[in-house]
Amino acid sequence: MALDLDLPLAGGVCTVGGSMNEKTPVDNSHDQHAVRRQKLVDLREAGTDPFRSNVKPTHFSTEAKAAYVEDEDNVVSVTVAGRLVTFRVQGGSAFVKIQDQEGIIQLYFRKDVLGEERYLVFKKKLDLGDYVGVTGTLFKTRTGEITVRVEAFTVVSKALRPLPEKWHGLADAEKVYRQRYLDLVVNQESRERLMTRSKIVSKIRRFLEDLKFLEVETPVLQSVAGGAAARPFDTHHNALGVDFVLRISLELYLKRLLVGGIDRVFEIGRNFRNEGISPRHNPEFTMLEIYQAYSDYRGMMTLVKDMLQTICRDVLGTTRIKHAASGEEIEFDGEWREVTYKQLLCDTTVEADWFDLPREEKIAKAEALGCKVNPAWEDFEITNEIFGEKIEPTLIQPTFVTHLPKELCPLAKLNQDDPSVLDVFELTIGGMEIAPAYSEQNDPDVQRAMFEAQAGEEQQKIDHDFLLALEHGMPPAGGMGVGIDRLCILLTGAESIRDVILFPQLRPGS
RNA sequence: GGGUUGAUAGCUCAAUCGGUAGAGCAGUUGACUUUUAAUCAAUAGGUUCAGGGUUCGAGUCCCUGUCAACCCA
Repeated sequence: MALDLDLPLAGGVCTVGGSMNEKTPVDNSHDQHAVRRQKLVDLREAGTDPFRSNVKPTHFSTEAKAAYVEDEDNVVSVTVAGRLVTFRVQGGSAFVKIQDQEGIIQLYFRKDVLGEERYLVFKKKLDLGDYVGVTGTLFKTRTGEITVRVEAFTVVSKALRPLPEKWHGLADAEKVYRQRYLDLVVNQESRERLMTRSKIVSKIRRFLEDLKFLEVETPVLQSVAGGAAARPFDTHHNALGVDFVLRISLELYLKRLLVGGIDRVFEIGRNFRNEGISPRHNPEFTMLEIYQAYSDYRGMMTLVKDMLQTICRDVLGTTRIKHAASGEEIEFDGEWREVTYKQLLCDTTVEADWFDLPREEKIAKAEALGCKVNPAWEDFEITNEIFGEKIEPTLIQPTFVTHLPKELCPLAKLNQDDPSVLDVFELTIGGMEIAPAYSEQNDPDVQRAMFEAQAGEEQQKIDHDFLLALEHGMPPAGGMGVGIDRLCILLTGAESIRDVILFPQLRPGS
């Protein structure tokens, strides 16, 4: 064979049995999985099993860097741990960087500090992606980077598979979603989005708790999926022998709590809707719902404006956000536009009496505006198609669209002056519906009538248990839902809901 | 559900008209004790998503399927 048998390819060459009792050398050096496995074996033979080792870090990377003081007589000693993300060896010394939750810190390894044997273990048996813990002292390099001069190190986990390249990151959308852990390791923006989302949710909780709202959890498994119009997921309880559906909204259970005397209540929970998937829709998504007794839809306006402005200031540090889709700047500060649904429709259709137009003229106008009209639709559905397709996408700045037609929601109170509309608003930002809010219907008889009218043929879908609760008396209240995923799309400048949901729904992969 | 586009080395990407599948990073070996996408030298690495078809010859053309992205419903 031409291949040099003396070539000491540590872990790179292994031998396999030939057909004639011969050993045929095979170069496996390209097989990074095999090479890393061999290094694991070598590490164990050298006396340290990474998977049986641990380390107690004293500092996160950011804390270590903050702990540095410029005083050669009084150096600071730290223990830090993380994943190896860059590896630069130059003979008897090496600079590497490790990444932890908070960031990246540089480590400096020297043969004359660690000794020949340990230095060789470091140099030959560690790979990008391995987790290490090191103890050493802080210093500043010639170029001014705070670095740990490593006095001792432990391998605490071996990455048997190589990570994606750090420079270009992971670009394959499918891998980004299916193997989010890789995305998080190599794509900084992805990591930042996760942290921003976490801070947004945390800030919401604190904001509401400060106003004496109580956080609760209500059932996901329900007999009747109420509170919204959407197809639910079906499931089955074996022991009870009954079918359930997964909730499509939090509303009806939170209102039961109003009946129970919990005046200020909220839930941040997952809803499930058995419908299409798109850059704006994931089958499971997170909703914040808030109910406040003795408030109404106008009270919810103040609440949501204060809440979002607080989030902007405290989480993003600014009230001006660039809208990813349009490039327009969204200003959250100051007063927000308030406009009635009717006004928007009349303006867009240039028909002062749009709602009084004969059906044929409505259809003609809608089609002239570029809407596709289903002949089976009721008039309000034609109108709402224009709103959804032609108006909502243009509402980039925060806008309260108020007084929607009564057909659009059976759970809100009718306006006293104009009983064809509801005391509700839809907060629209960046062309997306972010938060609908109502003056909640608390008259059990009106509520029953509304449910019956809406259910039509499907009377079994009425939640009679909820109506029973209402008959025991629910205080007047304002209620609001805030789509957390959409809010995060907006505030992180993401282009798709998949960018703000860590593990978005995909078809099962092969 | 329909349309469009895409899938090539571990990762990011090339490959002209249908004519030997390449590069950078990562890997392996060597040099190098303050680097910053370190550098230098050498080297290995491919079921071109899967299956069929056309052709002397297919990453490339055609059909079917899988998965994804975007648009529409």
